[in-house]
Parts: sequence; structure tokens; C-alpha cells
Amino acid sequence: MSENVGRWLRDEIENSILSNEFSPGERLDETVLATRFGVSRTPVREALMQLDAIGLIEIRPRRGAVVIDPGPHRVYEMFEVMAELEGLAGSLAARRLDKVSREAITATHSRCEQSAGAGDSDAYYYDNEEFHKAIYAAGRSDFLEEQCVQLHRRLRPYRRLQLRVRNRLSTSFLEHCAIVDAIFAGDGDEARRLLRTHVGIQGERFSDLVASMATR
Amino acid sequence: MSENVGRWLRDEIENSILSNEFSPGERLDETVLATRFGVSRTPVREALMQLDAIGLIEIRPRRGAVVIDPGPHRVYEMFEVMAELEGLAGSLAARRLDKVSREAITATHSRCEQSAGAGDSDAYYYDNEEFHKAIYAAGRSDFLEEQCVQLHRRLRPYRRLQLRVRNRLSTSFLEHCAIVDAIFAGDGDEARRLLRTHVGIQGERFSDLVASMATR
DNA sequence: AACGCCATTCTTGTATGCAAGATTATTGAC
DNA sequence: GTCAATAATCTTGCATACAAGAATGGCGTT
Repeated sequence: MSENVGRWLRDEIENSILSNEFSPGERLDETVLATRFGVSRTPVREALMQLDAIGLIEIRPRRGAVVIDPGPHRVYEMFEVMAELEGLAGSLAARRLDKVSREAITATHSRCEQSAGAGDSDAYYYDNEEFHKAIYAAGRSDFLEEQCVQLHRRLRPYRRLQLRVRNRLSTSFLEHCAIVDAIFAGDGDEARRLLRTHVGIQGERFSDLVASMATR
Repeated sequence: MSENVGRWLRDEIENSILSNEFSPGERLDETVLATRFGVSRTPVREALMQLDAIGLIEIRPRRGAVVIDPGPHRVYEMFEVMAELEGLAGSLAARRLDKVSREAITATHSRCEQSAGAGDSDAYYYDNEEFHKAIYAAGRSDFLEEQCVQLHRRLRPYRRLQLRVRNRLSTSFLEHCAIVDAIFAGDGDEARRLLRTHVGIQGERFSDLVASMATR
């Protein structure tokens, strides 16, 4: 439990939203949340304010808070921006790579290799996250890293289902290999290009996304 | 005045920070703010929570809120990300340009021409903002547009001084011309490239930034 | 005179109370 | 039976009260 109730609630509710425990469109009643967590309404309100500022919920004046439903199109737009930011991170990583970051990338990459080889989609999901975070860190831009982590977090629920697609696991890992090669070769432009296409959603993968979002 | 006191306060304090009325590092006392705005501490706290979530201030538990001082390096990083996002917006604009957006870009572009020709740096500052916003809108990605506007807003205090540099006004406008040409020609890659260099901070402009930040 | 410890004071964090707007239910008319 | 208007209820928004942790100042000791 965090240092104060407000922050703890913020994290708690945020996780509940991102793990789809509170579904998009659902109303978040202050009193209900307060009694549920055994606190008063004040820290609940403060938590909701923050989630509103982040963009996870919407507080309509005098009408309560609801979980935002991005909808397929907006999720697509978010992936588009994510792709761009990851591309930048990759190009910076290629230029600024140092020993520590190189080892972090190698380590996470080989963990991806194992889970991909084992066909363990859940493990790969987690390792993949660490791999990408290693690239953000290698870019050596704190602000960019924060933005990437935040967006990555928000897209989590939607990325999970991407991996379910046929052969996506091995395809993803092969792309990782090329990305690592480009970064280690110091080829920033290539790393950028590869990451953009790796993260972005093109063609039939968009309809996959829409389809899977409809069945949640 | 906004619909409720909390939001009004958020906007008010946010503006005060962005216009440097509250300087970076300054402590924001809840009681002082409350009496200053003639309200109780509750909506003040709610406003501060939101500003904390946005990243404009930092609330250290039990130790109050302070305005975040990004520092030259982090501002540079923010410009780096901004450049990337604007590049994406430009490339999307080139691909998706329609009549309305085309006219909006033309209109704001010619206003820039006037203020640049008149050497009116303050007017150009404003027109330039509208020009860039027209490009965001032309990209037809709500999420990207929001991200761009938000970052643009946060970088406002630092962009102003960029224009003070010798010849920057006419240089900036010439770059705008090339950007408009690329977008109207449907050349997304070129628009992206031009916008990236237009927005980014390279070489001696970084030291200009550092120097001007030191004398605030 | 300087350093450290303790008490006081101040600020933040949470709870509760009250007023005003929104929602829902009920009653009446058509 | 359906629709509308009005009353009752519920929820949010803001203020105030109280408790707990942090900062500050004074006092004593070395």
C-alpha cells in the first residue's frame, strides 16, 4: 500500500481499469468506491481527478465519472503514436547504446527467444514488455521513456490479444532479432523503421483488433 | 469561469505555471492558494492532484506541492519528442489532406507570412501556433492531435525565446513554405522530415535555449 | 559558540456535513 | 395506457473539522 490513501486508490482503480475489472463505459460511483475500499469519499475523489487528468476516465460535472471507452479507431490512433515514439526510442538507442543497455537488451531478447520457442504466449507477453522497456531505457531520454511507458501501459489490454493471432509469436520474435541487429549495428534509421512497423497495426491486424475488441 | 471551481482552479493554476507566474521550484501552499482564490482547500487539492498527474507539479507526500523545473536537458528531450509527433502529424496530413484542412493551413500560413514580413515577433508567435495546430488537425488523428496540443502547450514558454534569435522569424517562415509544399504535394515523408527539423532543436540552438533559460 | 534534542506550530491528509444539481419515481391529466 | 410535470431521493461539489506527520524554534548540554 502506497504512502497515502489517495495514491493507493489511484493505482488500485487504474489497475482495475487496465485489467478490465471496470469495463469501458462503466460508471464509477464515489460512495460505492469509498465503502468498497473502506475510506471516505475525499481520497476517492482525488484519485478520480488524477485518472481524469491522465485520460483513463471522464468526469462530467455533477454527473459522475465513467471509464473511457477508446473504441477501435482511437486505439488504432494510439498504436500509431506508440509506433512513432518507439521508432524514435530505437533510433536514439542505436546512436547512444552503451554497455549496460546493450546487456539489458541482450538479456531481455534472449528471454523472449525462450518463451517464443516454448510457445508460451503469456510468458512472451511479459518478456516482450521488458524487451521494449530495455529499448526505451537505451534511448537515454527520460521524457521519451516516460511517455513510452505510459502509452505502453494504456495499450496493454489491447496488445495482449495481438499475440493470440496465428504465428504472431514467432513473427514478433523474428522482428525483434532484426531490431536488435539494427540497434547493435548503430543503424538508427533502420531501427526506427523496423520498430515502427513492428509496433504499428497494419492491414488485417486492424480488423483482428476490432474483432477482438467487440467480443470482450 | 469554468463549470466547477475545481476545473477553474486547475486551468488557473496551470496558466499561472505556464506563464511563469509560479516559477519552477516554487512551493504551492494549499491554504495560500485557497485564500487567494477565495475557496476552500478541497477544490485546490483536487486541482493540484490533476496538475501532478499531468506532470506540471510534483506532490511529495506530506511535504506539499512544488512546480516542476524540467531543466534544459529535459526541455530538449521534450522538443525531441515534439518533433517526432509533429513529423507524424505532417505525414498524416499529407496523406489525408482534404479541402477544409487545406484551407485552414493556407489561411494560417498566409497570416504567418504577414506577421513575418512585418517583423512582428509576437504576432508571428501566435500565428505560428495556429499554423501548427492546423497541421495537427489535418492529420485526422484525434489522439495525436491531443498529444501534440498538450506538448505544444507545455513547451510554450520555451518556444517563445526561440523566435528571438537573429533571423529566426524569416527562417521559420521559409521552412513553413517548404512544409506546406510537401503536404500539398502529398509527400508524407518529406513533410515528416521537414517538420522534424523545423521543430527540433539542433546545434547552436540548444545552447541558445540553455542560455535563455538561465536568465529567466 | 555549536550541536542536538524536545516541544510547539504549521501543513497536509482524511472524514464528515451540508447545499445544489441530477436522477428517479409518483401522481395526475389526456 | 402513455406522457408529462412535480416531488422525493440520490449524487456530486465544496466547506469545515480533526488527526497525524513535518518543519521550526528554543532550550539545554558539551
